[in-house]
Amino acid sequence: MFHLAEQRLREALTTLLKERYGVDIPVVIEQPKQSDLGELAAPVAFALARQLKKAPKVIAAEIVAALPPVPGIASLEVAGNGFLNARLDRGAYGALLLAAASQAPATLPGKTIVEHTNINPNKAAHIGHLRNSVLGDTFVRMLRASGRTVEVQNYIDNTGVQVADVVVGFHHLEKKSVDEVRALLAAPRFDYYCWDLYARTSAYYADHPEAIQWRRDALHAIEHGEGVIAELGHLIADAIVECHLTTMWRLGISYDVLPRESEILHLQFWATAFEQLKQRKAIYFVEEGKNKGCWVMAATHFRDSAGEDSGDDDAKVIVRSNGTVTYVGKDIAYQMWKFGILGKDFHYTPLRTYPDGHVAWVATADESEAVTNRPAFGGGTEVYNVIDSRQSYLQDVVVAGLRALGYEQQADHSIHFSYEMVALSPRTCVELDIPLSEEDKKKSYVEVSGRKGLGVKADDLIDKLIEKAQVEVDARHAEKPEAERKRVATQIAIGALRYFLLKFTRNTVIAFDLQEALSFEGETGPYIQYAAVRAGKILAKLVERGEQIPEFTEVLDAEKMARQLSSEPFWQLLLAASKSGSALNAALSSGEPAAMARYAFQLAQAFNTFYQDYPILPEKDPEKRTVLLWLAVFFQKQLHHTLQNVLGIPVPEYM
RNA sequence: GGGACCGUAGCUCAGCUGGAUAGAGCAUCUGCCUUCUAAGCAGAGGGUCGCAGGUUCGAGUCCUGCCGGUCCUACCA
Repeated sequence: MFHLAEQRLREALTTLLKERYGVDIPVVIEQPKQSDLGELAAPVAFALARQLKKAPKVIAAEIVAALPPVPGIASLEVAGNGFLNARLDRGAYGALLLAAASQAPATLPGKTIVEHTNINPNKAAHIGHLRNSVLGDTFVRMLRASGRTVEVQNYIDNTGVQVADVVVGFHHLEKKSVDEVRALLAAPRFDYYCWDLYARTSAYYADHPEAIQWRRDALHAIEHGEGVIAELGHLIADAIVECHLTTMWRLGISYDVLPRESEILHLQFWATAFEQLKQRKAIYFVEEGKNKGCWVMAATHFRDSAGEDSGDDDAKVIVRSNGTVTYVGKDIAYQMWKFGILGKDFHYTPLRTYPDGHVAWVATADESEAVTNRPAFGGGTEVYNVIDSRQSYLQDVVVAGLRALGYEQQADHSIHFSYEMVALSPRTCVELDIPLSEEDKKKSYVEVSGRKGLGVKADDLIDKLIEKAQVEVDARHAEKPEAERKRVATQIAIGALRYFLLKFTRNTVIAFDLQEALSFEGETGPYIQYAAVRAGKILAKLVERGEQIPEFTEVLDAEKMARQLSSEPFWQLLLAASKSGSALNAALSSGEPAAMARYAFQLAQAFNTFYQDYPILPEKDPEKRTVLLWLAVFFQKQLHHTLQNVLGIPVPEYM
């Protein structure tokens, strides 16, 4: 609703500037720093001052005098050295919000593909993975809330080095048979078992460098689908994927389709891409030098700075001298598939049906198990890859590949949704008995290492949060049934975790601090949930007392709104609550889920202040009481939507 | 060597395409539970926005240089 007012003012000013001064400049509308200056501000007079050779103040005054009334805007005034400040017509604004049914946004054309999670299926997920998934999932929700059609992909590298290492661990170190592994993976927390085994295998390599040959052999066997090793590889990877899906679902995160590396190999996606790359001369064969015998992409394609002199040595190897393709090569093929320009597709079979009925599909190379009655996958118009920022170089190469093939549009719509890693605060390392070197102790954060088995497992963290929330819930609501308390505690835990991972902007390294993450006070998820619960409680109490929630559209009108909303605190709360759409657009265009999280927090803050100062139920003045009730209802609706639909944070029944 | 990012309150972080008196949370201190739940609210202290120049009506934000830190720059992913 708010952006409508912005838009109107912008258009009115643009028209006026054109007609009166003959200038066509973009009119910036912003919000004044202080609320008593109005709701909208336009610093246009400053921009015009030089052109018109007049003082900004004079220009602003002229504009105020000349601007015809703008619907929804009550007044326009000059402030400071030449700001144009506008005040909204509060009564009209309130009436508009009252009348507007919660309309779903219009569906936008095209399909947006968001790839996130992408965890190597060889061990339990840790907090770094959670940041990826929560960021990705929230961004997906933001896109959907704005009317976009989104497909969520979770790419599974089930034939890579990391899986091979765990296979080596089972086969060579533990000498376990397929059946023995099968028995293990049926037991709970197989991913934890692999977490330790992976660390042990890595340590073994360090002590026995010759054992690296096991890895090479395993990798080869897995890629070619040969023998016991390959069987183990599939068994382990599939089981771990199940673990990851279960972990993510605890946070409300689900997927539409899981493309797998093994299918990319078997269906020869790469071969198809390779032909295209060769034909279009996007890559070339190196005859001598460092990269002799490789197919490479010239550095000029993906590096602005690479000049004439950058030779073959700076190029990125796509096909190794032994004929195997690098990950980047496969990624180019995969990215082409995402846009529907590869000319090939996977077969698909259902992998999991979530409790809400949603089905996640998995790619298969086996036509016999393919299910044809299914959604269409791939073929997106824009693609977001949620991948940590350390891989930006490789993402650049992938995009350069598309460009070199002539797919300019697809290259432009390939977005590396990058984010920084999650490290551990030194304090938390001490708490978790993670050994710190002298060097580490001086740093503000310590990097986690999956290979060393150092880190915070996702499920452990979630469990810890639930446990802590449970203590709080039990203390406040001992009379409630246990199962219910457990559910509430879980919702609080999810809120705390998701908000914690979202409150940082993407390119900020999170120095994960356990105490901070476990906090339920201040700028946290539970704080926001609490505001929503409080609003709900007012309405519940009202009904409990035998009253009914009024039909606001019948008992309120613009005049009553105007009268009550002249009170600044009421107006400020309404204004804040009405900005959820603007906040979504802003967060979307900046690509920062953190902005949306922050909006929710600020809205909760506004409500908590209001809640403290204006008890609604005891209010004597009936008109005021009705408006306040409506405010609570409107606030609740907006916050619920922002929390549940956009941020994926549940709202508990009570707290 | 080349590229990218970062440096804002004691700590952790916001600060939208340059705009009005630089903001939150935590921590510290002071108040507020007989009220729709205190997981809350009100208030206080705390800043040469790394340093130095420049651009202009205006710079935390843009440009240059320097200082400090991180990541990338694999025939690993």
